[in-house]
Amino acid sequence: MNIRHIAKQAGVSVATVSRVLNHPENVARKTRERIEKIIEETEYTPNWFARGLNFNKTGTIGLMIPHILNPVYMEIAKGVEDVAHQKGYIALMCNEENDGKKGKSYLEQLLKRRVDGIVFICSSLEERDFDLLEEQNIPIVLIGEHKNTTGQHVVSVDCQQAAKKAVKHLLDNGYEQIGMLYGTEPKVENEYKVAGYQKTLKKMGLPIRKEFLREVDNSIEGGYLGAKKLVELKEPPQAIFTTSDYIAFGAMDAIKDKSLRIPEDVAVVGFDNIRMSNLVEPKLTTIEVPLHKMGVYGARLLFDIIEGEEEAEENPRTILLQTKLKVRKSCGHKERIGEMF
Amino acid sequence: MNIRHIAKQAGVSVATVSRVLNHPENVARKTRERIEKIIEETEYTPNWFARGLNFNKTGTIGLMIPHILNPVYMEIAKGVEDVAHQKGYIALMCNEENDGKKGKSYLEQLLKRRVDGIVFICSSLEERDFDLLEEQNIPIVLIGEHKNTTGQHVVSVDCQQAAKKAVKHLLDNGYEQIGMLYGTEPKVENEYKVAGYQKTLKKMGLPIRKEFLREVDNSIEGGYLGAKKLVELKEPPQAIFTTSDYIAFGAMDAIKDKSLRIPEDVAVVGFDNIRMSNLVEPKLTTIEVPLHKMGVYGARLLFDIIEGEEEAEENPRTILLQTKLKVRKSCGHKERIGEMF
DNA sequence: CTGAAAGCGCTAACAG
DNA sequence: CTGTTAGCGCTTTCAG
Repeated sequence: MNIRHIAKQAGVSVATVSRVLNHPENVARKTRERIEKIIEETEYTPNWFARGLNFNKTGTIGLMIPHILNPVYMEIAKGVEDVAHQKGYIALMCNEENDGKKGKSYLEQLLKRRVDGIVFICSSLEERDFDLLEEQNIPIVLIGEHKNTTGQHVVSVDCQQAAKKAVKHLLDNGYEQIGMLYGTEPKVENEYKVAGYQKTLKKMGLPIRKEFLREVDNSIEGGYLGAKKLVELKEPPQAIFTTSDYIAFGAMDAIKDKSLRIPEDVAVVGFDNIRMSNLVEPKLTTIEVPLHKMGVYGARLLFDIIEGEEEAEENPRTILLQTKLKVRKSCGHKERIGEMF
Repeated sequence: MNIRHIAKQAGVSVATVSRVLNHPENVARKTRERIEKIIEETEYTPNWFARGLNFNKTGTIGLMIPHILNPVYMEIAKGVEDVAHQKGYIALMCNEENDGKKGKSYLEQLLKRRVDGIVFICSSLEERDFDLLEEQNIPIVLIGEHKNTTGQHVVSVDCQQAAKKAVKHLLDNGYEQIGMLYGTEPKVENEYKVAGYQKTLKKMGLPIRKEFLREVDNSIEGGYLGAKKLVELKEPPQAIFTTSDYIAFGAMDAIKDKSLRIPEDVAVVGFDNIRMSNLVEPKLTTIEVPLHKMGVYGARLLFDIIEGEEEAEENPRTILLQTKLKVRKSCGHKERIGEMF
């Protein structure tokens, strides 16, 4: 079933059918309606490829996700998807799985498929990969903090500042022996979080103990293993700051396994404020990150460029969203206001 | 940059370049290598659309997901994605969001884009939607239990039997007043689970109390609200069976909010065994479902058909995987063996 | 307002 | 082994 069938059936040329499809205003009402009816009846859909061959627009954007089973990334992804779907676009979700090779391979696929643009969520791809995209003149937007983002469109939160807030809160509550578990991924963001942790301690004149700072896999398991090491130290920390709620969940599990109480023996602070963080016990104090919003803003930015807003294209925009400390029980807040949240 | 540029640069015809791309064995080694080098240097990639126009194969499969933020579905999805990526295919993930309209709209997109096949995860689409696909002769595989699956390829677990196992376990532990919260979605599966619950009670000669059976949104919030109603009854149930871990989490939260103890005052059993289910407190007794495996099997089945295994195409296969009762603390197992798991 | 015809970039049958 | 050429299905000039 192709455009010629329709044309023949309507007794017109293919050009006219094509016009009905693309510029209906240029077709006489009567002819148009006749053709539209036939299209309706036969459930004809123009061939996607033939169309793309002419237009070179695909109505598709790429969406690179570090790990598809991590709710943090999926919430951002959903923000992107929401906007894309509303705009009639489809988002091709690519699961990098923290694997450079897989990421690269997906990127190639996206280029091959001529996507109209790409959103990268906390990507581990390197600068020169992005250059490839620049060459092909395909617009991209970065969500999450990255290295060397000059000239790029970015949506993120200030991780270093957020980390400072978290650590400061622990200090304010009387904890001085503060350990930290930071995830291997996303690399750049976690570097900033570590910097925030260290700077805050330094500013208070507290020593930075090397054995208190551990890199772990960004997962529940990673948090479990890391926290286990921390609590088994001769002088274990009184509090643990983590770079993600998942790590915090694992840490809490390890602490409980040691028959220690949270927060009485060890306080825990997470990062992200995913839905589960107030369902664990005790409810987790954490940094609230506007994940969904980041996705929405990122997607909007991308579409601004795709839809040819010169302005957007030329002036790389950086959108910085706010984080908020969400105080719950796990940090042992003095006033014990946990249940309010 | 197109095939003609390459041809000219190499001093051959476009046909030869095309051959290098598609049937390299039919090209003289010397010519081939020369052309390959030029392709390499110029970073030429064949136009995706032109290619599709000839082949009518897209290297893309559709993947319909009821809700992208639900880890249950995402784990299945990951199984599909794993297989697809390994096969060099890309999976177009479509977030139905329990919204028939959105699902329909995505389905149209998939057809327009001429995907080579579609995997439906617990889809809410109706039979006549599938007929549309049959007409277009596009292979599909269903994951999860569906209505009227005659003639379809299906991968699922026996939900009714699993529910029976769960309820029986509660009965074995001395609970007779058992309530149930079942999610609105996925519809068919939950109907089976309800049937399992009712049959088990009936078989034991226990009354089925209408006020003990509540339909709720399949989410943490839904579970919270539903459980609240249950525990506020004059004669509240001693145990609650839920159709998903998410509902169970919400239920546990509601029970705790009432200052009731789990499992002493109310026992809870979930369904799915998602990663978080042994991080809540108490750890959740639940039905283990091989989610990832379901995705993998579903995808394999689809590719068998796509790759033209006549046999697969003709004889609709139904793969039934096993569930397992995962006993933890929340069900108040007599021997208190929770920590073993 | 409509039709004829020239591409879009690629593949494959056919001829050499 | 290689080149010529006719499509694939659609859009869009250019004439009328």
